[in-house]
Amino acid sequence: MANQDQVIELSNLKVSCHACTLAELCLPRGLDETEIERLDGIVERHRPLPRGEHLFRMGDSFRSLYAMRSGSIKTYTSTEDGNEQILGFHLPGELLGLDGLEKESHACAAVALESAAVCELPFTRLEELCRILPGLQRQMMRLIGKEVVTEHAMLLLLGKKNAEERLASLLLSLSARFKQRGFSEREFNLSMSRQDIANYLGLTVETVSRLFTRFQGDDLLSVQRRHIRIQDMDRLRSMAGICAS
Amino acid sequence: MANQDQVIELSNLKVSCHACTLAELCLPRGLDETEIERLDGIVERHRPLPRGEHLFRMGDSFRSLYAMRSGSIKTYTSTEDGNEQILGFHLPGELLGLDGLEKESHACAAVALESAAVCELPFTRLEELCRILPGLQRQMMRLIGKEVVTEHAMLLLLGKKNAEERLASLLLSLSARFKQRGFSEREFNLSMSRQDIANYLGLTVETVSRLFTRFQGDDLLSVQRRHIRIQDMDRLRSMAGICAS
DNA sequence: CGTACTATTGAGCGCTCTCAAAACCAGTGG
DNA sequence: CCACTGGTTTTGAGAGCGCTCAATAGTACG
Repeated sequence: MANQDQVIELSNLKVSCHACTLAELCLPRGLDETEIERLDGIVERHRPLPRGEHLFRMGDSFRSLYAMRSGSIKTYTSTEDGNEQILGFHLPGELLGLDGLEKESHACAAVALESAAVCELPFTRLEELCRILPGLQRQMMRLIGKEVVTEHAMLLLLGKKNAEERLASLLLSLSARFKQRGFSEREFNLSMSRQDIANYLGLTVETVSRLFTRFQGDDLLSVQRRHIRIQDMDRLRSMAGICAS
Repeated sequence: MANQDQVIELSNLKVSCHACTLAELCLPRGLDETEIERLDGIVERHRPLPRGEHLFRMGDSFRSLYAMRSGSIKTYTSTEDGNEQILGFHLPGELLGLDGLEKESHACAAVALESAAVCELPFTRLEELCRILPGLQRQMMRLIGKEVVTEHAMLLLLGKKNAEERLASLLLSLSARFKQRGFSEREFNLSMSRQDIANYLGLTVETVSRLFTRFQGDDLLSVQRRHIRIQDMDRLRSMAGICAS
């Protein structure tokens, strides 16, 4: 197991850094420190992924799950006729790659919206560890459940909400996720283009752009290109139908 | 463990019946017979769920996953303002209840569209078993991945497809799932109302009804209330954008 | 300073929704 | 058997939200 030794050695160099992300991923009702260290032991290091580079593409063989450490990544599928649908925007502390579990290959693609660092969790090793650490097994299940619930919220958004409610919901979702990681919930930069936002929300660029303009005119937001400042959180919430997710 | 004894005893009475469903759920690249028997041992029996009765509701505490044995069940969420979104229609051989994994409670509700039988898999027992049987653990992951991929296809449908493509996709999805279970892929009965179909597809009843009429006029289908016969599978596929799922 | 890309703004159209009514069906009781 | 009732499905007419097409404006970068 020369390979394993190398990995552990490498991970020791950066153990605090990994452990920090893994703790964020695992601690809410999850693992104790020794368990996190065990998990950290199987993490494979990655040089940061530059903006525009793929973490994996549709059809790539599935090897690992990924835990976001910094930056942001979008996932998307496409049909034969070139139609693309963005499936999610992923921020630090979130899990990536569950789409690869069914077949041996990924069913969607993941690309960095800005320089992004991820922890790679080789799946075979992760499975073994889950058998030894019930706490980790439970936490994995929790994260899977979270993914399912998030996507259910997205189905509700796409199935029932109008354009205004969709954009408000996205902004609140981002806001809540930034807040959870210790950043401002009222002021942040979007890492995705208007085109990405529109695609994700099932709208067109023009509609999204008009909405930003209108929201600004209604003193809900102040928008400067990709910099957002939420001026009236309550009103935004009531517009979104509260179900921000 | 009087409870456990009782369960095993009961399961022995019906072991072939359980094992049949579980095999359907587990065999594709999955478990051998002895492993399925172990799994069958933890299944709790259920009297069939009559049409309109709930298997679980939003907020119910999470205890188990469920494997469909017969009939059909729909899952749905609702917002405070009474807006409902159907999340899925579930047929025999499919898994149910992953939404409960995150919190201790269910994030959506499940109700029978017609009399439905399910295997209840108490989650704590299932987790224990996954630790002992790597094949089962792997198969659980595969089923979870399948759920994720299915929902991604649904996001694509709601985000990018027009009404015609949506209905065609649903019919092809049902057709494929019936076929997989040994039923006709060209002729079947819908267990859900037009209202349910519309809700699921993010449309209105009127639009769905008009589409059925049009499809029939174009000799794609013959429709008599809830009885469907697909007349031109190829043309239906090309309408759906092929991505049926 | 020019080029390429992203974002904004405007005008008009069309798909799907809304509202309304009629047709159809299943079940119940006279 | 028929009438009655409640529900579902179909059909029609009109309106509106978001899309399409097109042009302008702003920004990053060489």
